[in-house]
Amino acid sequence: MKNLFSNKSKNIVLEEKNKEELLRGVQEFLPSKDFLFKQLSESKEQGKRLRIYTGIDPTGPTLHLGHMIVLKKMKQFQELGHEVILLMGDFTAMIGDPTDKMAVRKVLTEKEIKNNLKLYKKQAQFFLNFSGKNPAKVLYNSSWLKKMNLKDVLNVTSLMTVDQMMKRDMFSKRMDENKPIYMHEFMYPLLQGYDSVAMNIDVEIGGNDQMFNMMVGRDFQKKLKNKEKSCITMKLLADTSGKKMGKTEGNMVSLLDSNIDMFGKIMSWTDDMILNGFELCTNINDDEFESIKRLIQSGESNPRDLKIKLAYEVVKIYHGEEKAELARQNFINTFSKGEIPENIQEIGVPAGTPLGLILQNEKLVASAGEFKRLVKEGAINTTEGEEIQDFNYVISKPIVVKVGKRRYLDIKVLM
RNA sequence: GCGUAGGUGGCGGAGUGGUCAAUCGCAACAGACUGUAAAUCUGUCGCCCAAUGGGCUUCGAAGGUUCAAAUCCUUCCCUACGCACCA
Repeated sequence: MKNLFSNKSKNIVLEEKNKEELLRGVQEFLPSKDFLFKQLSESKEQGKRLRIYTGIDPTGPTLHLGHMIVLKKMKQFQELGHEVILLMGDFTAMIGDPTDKMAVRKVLTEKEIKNNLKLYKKQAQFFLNFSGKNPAKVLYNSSWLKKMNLKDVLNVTSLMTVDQMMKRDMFSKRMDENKPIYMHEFMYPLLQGYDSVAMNIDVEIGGNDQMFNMMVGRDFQKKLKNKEKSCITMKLLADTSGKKMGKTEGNMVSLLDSNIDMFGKIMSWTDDMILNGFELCTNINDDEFESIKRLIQSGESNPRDLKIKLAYEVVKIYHGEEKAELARQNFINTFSKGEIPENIQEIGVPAGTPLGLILQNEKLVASAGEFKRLVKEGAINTTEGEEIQDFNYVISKPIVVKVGKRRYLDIKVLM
């Protein structure tokens, strides 16, 4: 490991302005903000880059806005001339991080993991530069974790006590609820901690939910390398009730979402996430941020308009201004003015096909019962403004049906 | 191995022989309203039937008792906790 990288650099930057930028979106600096600044200024004086990393477990094919918050912070360090490493947790993904999981996580196969990894670098490129003078590196933690033998493993486990492990919220909660905790789940924080040692890390960045795991790495660095590691935890995207946004919440924006989807998902965030969203997910500058903050706090502005701006700013990062503008127009037309969205699903059917059957086949409704319920509720309309009131409505002419507010189907009649 | 408490719909969690397709909360969906797909209010929320009713399939699995079972019995599987065992 040791000679893999050269850490000498004459291009390390550190201005007061940079320090301010580094504070944005951060939940906590460990051990402290001042310690990080000390690391940074020493690094500049000595012309020796800091080694900074964040880890991503390839558990799904896409990265989401939560990852993106961390990657944005990484980008700042890259721009300051430091060495940034994107660590693919291909090995740890096979165990599953118990963080926030009330149940044991499904263990992924190597094949699934490889598949997920493929897409990650592409998505990370929205922020990190993988070429040029100071390219970001991609490492895989399997490259050292795989090689550990039992003795190495025992050495690692001897660095921590069961009590320390049990302090962890998720574990104690699981105990309280009489849910099982498996031994391998205990290993996860240890292995993540060992990653810091294997790469000889100076700074680790992660979401605030990663605090525990990151602290283990800090502890290990101190014990094994006698080195102080900084941890930076980023604020999580959450509403004021503290509910973290995630896949289960259904509104987690994936970086691979289309401009339309991304825009729509952001619009469905609750109002109290707006400020959070601007701070964490957009590239607007501090002045603009402050003025938005004032607007929200004074209550003078219409949250819808602010949310539209937020959605626009976010989509712009991934799809460019033009597509962001298109998404905005689409949203306004569809939802504010009630027009039909572009690109709706089309299907051709023979004349005389019952509408209920078509909607069921196309998965716009879950069952015949649901179809009837929706008809009763007046939720099924044609775009001509005609309300479907008959369960047995059959297709006789081409129509565009609207189920509820968001589901559309363009039905053509086959001759 | 012994003992105790459990395994219920997407999740949490009631129910312990008929009034149970199963209280309630969350999530989801629809309607109203609005500022949007926010918030709020109302309704829906196993599958099927032209239906203020009827049929079918569900309560870890398989059998059984009963006119009747998520509820009782038997066996099995799974989880937690306690005890024992420690080769």
